[in-house]
Amino acid sequence: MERYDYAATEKKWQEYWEKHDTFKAETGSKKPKFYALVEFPYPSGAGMHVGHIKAYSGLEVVSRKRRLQGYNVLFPIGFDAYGLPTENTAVKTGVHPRVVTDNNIVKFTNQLKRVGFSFDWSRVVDTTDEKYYKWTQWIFLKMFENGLVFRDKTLVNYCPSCKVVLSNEDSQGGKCDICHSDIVQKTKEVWYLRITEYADKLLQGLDEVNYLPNIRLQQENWIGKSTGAFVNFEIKENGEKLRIYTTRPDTLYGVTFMVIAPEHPIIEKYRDKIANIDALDAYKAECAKKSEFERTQLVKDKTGVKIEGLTAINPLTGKEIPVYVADYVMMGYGTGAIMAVPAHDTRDYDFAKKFGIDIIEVIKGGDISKEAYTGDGEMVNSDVLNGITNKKDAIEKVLGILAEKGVGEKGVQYKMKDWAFNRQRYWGEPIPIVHCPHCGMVPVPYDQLPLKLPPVDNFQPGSDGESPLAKIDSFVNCKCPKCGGDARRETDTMPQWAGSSWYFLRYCDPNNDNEFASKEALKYWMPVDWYNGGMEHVTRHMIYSRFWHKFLYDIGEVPTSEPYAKRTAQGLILGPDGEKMSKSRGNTIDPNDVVDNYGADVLRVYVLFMGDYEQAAPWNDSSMKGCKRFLDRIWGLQDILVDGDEYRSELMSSMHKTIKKVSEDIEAMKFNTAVAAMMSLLNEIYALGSINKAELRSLLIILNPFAPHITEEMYNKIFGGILSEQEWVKYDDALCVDSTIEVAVQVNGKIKAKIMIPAEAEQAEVLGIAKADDAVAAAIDGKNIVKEIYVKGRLVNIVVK
RNA sequence: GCGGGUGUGGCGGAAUUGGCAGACGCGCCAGACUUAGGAUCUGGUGUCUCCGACGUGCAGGUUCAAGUCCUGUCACCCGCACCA
Repeated sequence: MERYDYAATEKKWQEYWEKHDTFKAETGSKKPKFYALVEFPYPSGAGMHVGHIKAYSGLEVVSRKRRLQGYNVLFPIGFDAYGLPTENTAVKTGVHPRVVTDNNIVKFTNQLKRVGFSFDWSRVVDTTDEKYYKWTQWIFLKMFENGLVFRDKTLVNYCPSCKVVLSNEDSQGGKCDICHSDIVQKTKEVWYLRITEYADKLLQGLDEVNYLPNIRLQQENWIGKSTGAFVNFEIKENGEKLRIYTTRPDTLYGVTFMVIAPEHPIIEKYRDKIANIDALDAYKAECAKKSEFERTQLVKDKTGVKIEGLTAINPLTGKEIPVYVADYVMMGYGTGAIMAVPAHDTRDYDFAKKFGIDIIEVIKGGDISKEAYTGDGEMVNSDVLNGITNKKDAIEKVLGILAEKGVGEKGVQYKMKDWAFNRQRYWGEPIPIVHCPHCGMVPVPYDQLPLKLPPVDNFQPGSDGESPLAKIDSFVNCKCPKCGGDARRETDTMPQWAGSSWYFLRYCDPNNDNEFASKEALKYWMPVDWYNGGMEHVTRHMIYSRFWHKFLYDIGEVPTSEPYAKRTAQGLILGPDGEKMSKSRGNTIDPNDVVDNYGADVLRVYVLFMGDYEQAAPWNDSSMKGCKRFLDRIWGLQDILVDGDEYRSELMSSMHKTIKKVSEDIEAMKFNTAVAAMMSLLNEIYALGSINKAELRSLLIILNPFAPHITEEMYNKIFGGILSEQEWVKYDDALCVDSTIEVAVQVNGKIKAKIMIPAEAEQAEVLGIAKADDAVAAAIDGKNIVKEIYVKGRLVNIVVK
């Protein structure tokens, strides 16, 4: 047998599949549909990463199996091509982002094709294509029309290096997500999408879908729903109502002070009445200097100032209580004011200790002289609540009293904030809005979409964070679509998340110029049956795209309320040193090198074999060579091939067991054990010294999703025809068992012997065989048998005394 | 601090969910073929005081039987983080 020429063979079959549209999805086919989605890549200049290969290989295997099982499979790919790295390259090199993007897309496409992924290449989408972003803008305008878009002047996270406003999501930990510089706070008028309006729907929708439990949990935590109560505290001096939010209204009798955020408007409103306004202003200035990061990092050290001149009244007890300003209360959550119950809240406790405020216990169970007690217990010092031991009952009762007195009511809050939806950058979708001095914000008419990005020479952002578009008069100056008067175009662009919020819809009908996708195509393909991607996208991208999809559902544009029926996530590939791969660490692996030196099939098998698909695992070159050896041995089967139309009895159960194992493991994404099972079978075949045609045919088919090139070649050579057009092989549960099996015999839980028994033997027979064994007989000789256990097909345990 | 996850040979990892711990692969050892081996093939390979015992981060417990269940504890990783 001549050596396997992986380079020539892989090229040959890639060309064949492409030429024959082997993996083309057919909208409207009578076959059952299966829509498998992987996260489309950002086409960076660095090219593909082995992480991409692993991310796509999972559903690649599932898709190839599904096709062999007779499904009409949609397995598309595209490019999420707007974004800062490309623009930064353009700024540095002067090459237009369009050109940079096109080059990178070509590079990525070639790399993906070399790995032999069975994508439907006729459906590629590119978010920066006018024909695509026309519909991104269209959806934005629909949201605008439906009141989900608004502008607001607020403190924003601003990256001084990228000169761009960032969402909370993009500035986690006080560092810019892109360049990792420190974020500063800046007041700016920005665009928002009212995602909070969908908070409940996004939460409830999780019941309709099948996401991995940790994925679901992350989304729930991100949305962060809490239920509690709003309560109005009257201010003694002026009758003003200071409204607070609390999740623990049951502790209302333990309130000894109140705290408001430094930015709370009541300070400005009554600044004349506040005796120590200078001290408050100074404190406020100090807080403004701190970044949000510093503010949240200095958790232990509580600071604040008492307001002299405002006194609150507890609505239940009528007691007067002091009001403080402190930056541990945020304006952005709840009402920006809290009732403080130091006995039962750790933050309030720290503050009260520092400022010498009373601490009143209202729930028994802890030691409030040492620390706050946040657990359950019997209510005390709480008037009508005294004696209640159940938190729920206490809350119910308090809510009743608050309602009766008209000073409070039940309420919910979400951690999720509205989505800051703009960037002062060039390389993004222009926001299709015109600012008219007479008409205000006017949407660009639908028939004028796409609002195209104008050509630019200088991509440098403006000095105060203005978009480069602001410098282009021909773009900025326009007529108001409503009144025809002189107007100015919005110059901000959409954030990178925009294009990826609906790409899965476009795949259904990617070349449609009249709709973002036809109703028929959407009805046929949606929802996505299985979506796999990285954990890092589980909160942002997944929440955003579910939001857009739910909105489109509400206005009747899509047929399903949820976009993704199932979501899984793969683990990272770490560098050979066990650290996260990064250019700076120099521990990256280039998939191109692997394909060059070992072939695409080896790369594919290895990324799936290296460990649990959902777990991170380090790259190991030697281990990968083991996969190369495996495929070489598969090739070598041709040397020991004999005729035969049926599995031989020697391999009967192994064949059925392996087919079953591979079939089931693929569905459970346990690709590593599926490969291991095929390796075991191969070892068995070589030990036997031969394989017949029926056995080889089945083995090639189950290996095909993992290593499509070599299996296609061998199939074609030996059987003629195209493997990708065959049927997935079946197994018979009844034939998965051997007639004679080995079981272990324990005496008092210690293994004493292994015996061969008929698979169907009952306990009495098995025990007879077991006791006839010398080692077992010796171990039980002269002892009393207390108990005898036989676990069918597993083991025997004889308990003696 | 809160939430989630993980701890198993020299390494990556298996273990039908309470039933033979270490499948499969790497590495290593020995042998074969070779002028040669960083190719290929065959065999071996958890540890030790090796006809026996000990072994799944650590300490207990339940059970005929525990990597798996329970209690406590330690370490590491990943999210979120003064969310009222």
